Amino acid sequence: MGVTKKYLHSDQVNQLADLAKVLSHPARVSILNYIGDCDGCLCKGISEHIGLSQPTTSQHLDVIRKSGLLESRFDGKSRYYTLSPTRLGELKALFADFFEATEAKCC
Amino acid sequence: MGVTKKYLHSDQVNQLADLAKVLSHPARVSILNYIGDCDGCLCKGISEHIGLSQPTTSQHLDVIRKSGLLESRFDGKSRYYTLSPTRLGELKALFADFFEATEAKCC
DNA sequence: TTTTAATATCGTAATATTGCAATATTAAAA
DNA sequence: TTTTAATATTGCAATATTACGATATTAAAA
Repeated sequence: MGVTKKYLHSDQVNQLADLAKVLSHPARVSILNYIGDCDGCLCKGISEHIGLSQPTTSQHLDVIRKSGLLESRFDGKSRYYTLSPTRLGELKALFADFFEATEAKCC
Repeated sequence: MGVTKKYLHSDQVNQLADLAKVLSHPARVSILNYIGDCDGCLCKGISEHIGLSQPTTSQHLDVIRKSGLLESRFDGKSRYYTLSPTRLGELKALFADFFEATEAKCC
């Protein structure tokens, strides 16, 4: 076969893995860093900053957007991306919970 | 094309992405949960617990091992896996730093 | 209306990941 | 020594990911 067997695992486990997948590509980590810095970024600006093409950057933005981490506003032809503080806090808590629960068991 | 262009990104960013990749498959999250629980697990036991074959489980263990999160001791034919508390603490700190730095910028 | 500029989508090639059967390896037990 | 049992490795098929050129879409500007 060759497909992840998600049905074997709990929703909680699948949720954490899905969010980790968003962070599992360095371009997406760089994009998150950059959007945090610039407070309203354009796809073109991100593309030029990280050194990937506009279509590739747009695809990575789509992956991040689907995790709920991005907010955007349109201004004419431009789409300004910002981070969602609420969602960012949720992810922070989910990862912290995972590590703390794991530490509590093993240490 | 089709290969991650790691050279575009800083070591720090690549490091976080590599660690996130370890957590980006639900089987590996389940394995980490289970090893935390049992304090000395066998590949066979893990395989039966999560419902994947022994070879597939062994491959996932290899991915986790390469991140430094596993310690193991051999006892005859058996290999008992435990979590590395030190490495677990490092990962916890790296993810916490990422989220806190990102929050500090955006919020 | 035509042009321009920003973004998204499509199509495709290269590569990576996932999973398992078959097999190899290893060390204890018979 | 042969058998048994646990784990690792190999080989392969199915699928997913990454990247970009070409193109479509969209809305402002000329």
